[in-house]
Amino acid sequence: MTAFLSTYVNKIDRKKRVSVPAPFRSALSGSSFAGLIVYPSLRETAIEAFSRDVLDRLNSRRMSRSLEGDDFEQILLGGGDGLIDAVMAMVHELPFDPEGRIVLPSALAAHAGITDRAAFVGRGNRFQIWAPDAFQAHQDEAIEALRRRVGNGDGE
Amino acid sequence: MTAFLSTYVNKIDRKKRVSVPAPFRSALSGSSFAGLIVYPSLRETAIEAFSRDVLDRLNSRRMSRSLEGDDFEQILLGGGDGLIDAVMAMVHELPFDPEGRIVLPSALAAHAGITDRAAFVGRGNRFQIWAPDAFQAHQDEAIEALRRRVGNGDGE
DNA sequence: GTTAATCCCATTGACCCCCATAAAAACCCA
DNA sequence: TGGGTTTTTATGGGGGTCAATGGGATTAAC
Repeated sequence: MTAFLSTYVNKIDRKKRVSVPAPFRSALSGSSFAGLIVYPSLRETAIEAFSRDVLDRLNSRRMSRSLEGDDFEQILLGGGDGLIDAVMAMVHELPFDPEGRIVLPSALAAHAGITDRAAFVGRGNRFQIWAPDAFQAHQDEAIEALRRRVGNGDGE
Repeated sequence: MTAFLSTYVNKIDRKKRVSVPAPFRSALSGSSFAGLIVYPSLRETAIEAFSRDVLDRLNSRRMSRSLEGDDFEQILLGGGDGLIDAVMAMVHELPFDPEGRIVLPSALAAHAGITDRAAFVGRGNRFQIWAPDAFQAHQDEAIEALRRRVGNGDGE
């Protein structure tokens, strides 16, 4: 299973386009849709990103949970699952252009404080997009927290 | 599997017309009817919307269920499936004009509190139409509930 | 004949395709 | 292994296309 690893910082041009790092693109290449799914992180000043296939799995999970294996319940009665409904509404589908770039919706860029550069941060099964300086601060803090835990030897 | 994703806010002109977002139109394009099916949400101040094909499947499913249980009296007496009957009665069929716009029946617009702008809200297998500010409030609430459920809500 | 619905056309601005370039990475072969 | 060559990647920009919107004109309803 290919994974999203490491951090890449790319430039945003005057048309608001930014290249998705090639390793991330190839990790996404198996998907049914040439692009990525994003939404604003609920806990951090960042954008969450993953493949279209992951979103489809989320949708089918809802369907299988419904009584007769289809989705009429939701259609007739309205949102049976607040989580999935909320995610579907705030998600954006960002297609690649022929050069592998995307355009960040301005609302998402604002949420993450992104202006001229974007940091693509691998998180294994998904990745995030940060304003580079905000990510640096966040990462420093995370490393410091790790040091404290490791340093006093309390294990886990 | 095409899905309804994201939220789009479009303007309602003085003839009460509003454009259905192009991604939603193309998700509906496989249908036998160039337009959409709507009815007032039973739980929320919103309009529920989906394709004509979904409605047809709903009808045929009810039919086969009746035949399996060989209870023709359900059909004859018109009872047995109050939910579907109720939906069939309050559904509207809204055709696209050549530019992909629809006209919202005034009763539905009133139910959702829609006046000059309409938010088209993707819900995966269907979508909804809201008054933008009402949707914003509803979504903020849903996200707050998600924060409490997913994480500890410490924010950073 | 008046009102309402719908079609047709126009406009603007955003989006997306295509091409170009420079730098970096990968490759290749002596 | 090292130097030259090829390929890929990141970036910039021109221009065509399509989506969203507005308004006039034609048809339909009563």
